[in-house]
Amino acid sequence: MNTAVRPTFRALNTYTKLMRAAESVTGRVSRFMAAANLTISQFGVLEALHHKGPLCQRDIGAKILKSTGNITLVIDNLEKHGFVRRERNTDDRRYFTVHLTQTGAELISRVFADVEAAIVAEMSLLSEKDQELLGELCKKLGARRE
Amino acid sequence: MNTAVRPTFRALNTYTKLMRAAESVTGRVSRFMAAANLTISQFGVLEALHHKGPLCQRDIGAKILKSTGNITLVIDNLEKHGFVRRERNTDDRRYFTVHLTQTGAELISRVFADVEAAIVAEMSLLSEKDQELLGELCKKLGARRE
DNA sequence: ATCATATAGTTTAATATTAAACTATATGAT
DNA sequence: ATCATATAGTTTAATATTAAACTATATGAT
Repeated sequence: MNTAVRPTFRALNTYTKLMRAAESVTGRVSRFMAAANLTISQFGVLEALHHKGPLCQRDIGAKILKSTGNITLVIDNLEKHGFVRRERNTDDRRYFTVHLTQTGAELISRVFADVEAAIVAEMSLLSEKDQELLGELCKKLGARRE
Repeated sequence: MNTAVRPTFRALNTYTKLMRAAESVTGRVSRFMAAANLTISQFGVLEALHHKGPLCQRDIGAKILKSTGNITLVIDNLEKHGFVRRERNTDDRRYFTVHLTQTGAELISRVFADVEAAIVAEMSLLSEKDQELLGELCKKLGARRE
């Protein structure tokens, strides 16, 4: 009886801890983004451009896993602040290519370094071996398809 | 040199996988909430009331880790749909006690069962031992204070 | 009673987030 | 050229989310 109940309890327990960990870490890391007046999604867009170079909105959305409507809004606001600019793609006029401005490039370069350091600090709570282990376990969960 | 770089790479890698796992699992689990026309936060409120009984808004907010302003909105909408009702606390008029209605209690009872089953299915990607392990690792990350 | 301080919950302003409907653009078949 | 289909990005509607300012209530000191 108790054995029959336990798998559910274990799963719920693990799930709750996973959710709490993700939110907790995100909360602390995102403070460095907020210090630069960037939201999590704004940072995500800038980071994608920083690492991958100019991208169309569809690809940005795919990279940071957000809907088309949301991408439009986030990029609108980034454009409003002068961090990115849109250029109509000449080969296919349905596309915009989003570029970092000089201002945006300098900002993300600096903020990314802060965020990176914060992530390293967060993960330092675990040994290197445990970090690898956590990564592997999460990889299994994150890769599920339907 | 490569050894000096690796700790950062590892931490970023683990962080990314943790975030992806959390979002991925949440995305699939929340579909059962959405099937009942409940948002994640609405479900969270109803679940808290379901398990803990009537609570004041402050305590609900603490349980699901949301701001006071947000709690007001989420509960407003739940009240609008007839799932909860607020009652002014007679001992201290600053407080509302939030109660599940009959409709709300029946709904959360059903939806919670679906969500629970979904979580078990998600976690079943890992062995029982790995579920325990993941839980322990996440617990360490989630417990950090500043 | 008055004042200082604290707290529950609301309001405000800015931004985020989704699904669905929509507009503009592209491609292929006829 | 016309029509069918697909796709990038926008708009719409509903809801979420936060911090900060605010209102109402409570408590303790004077």
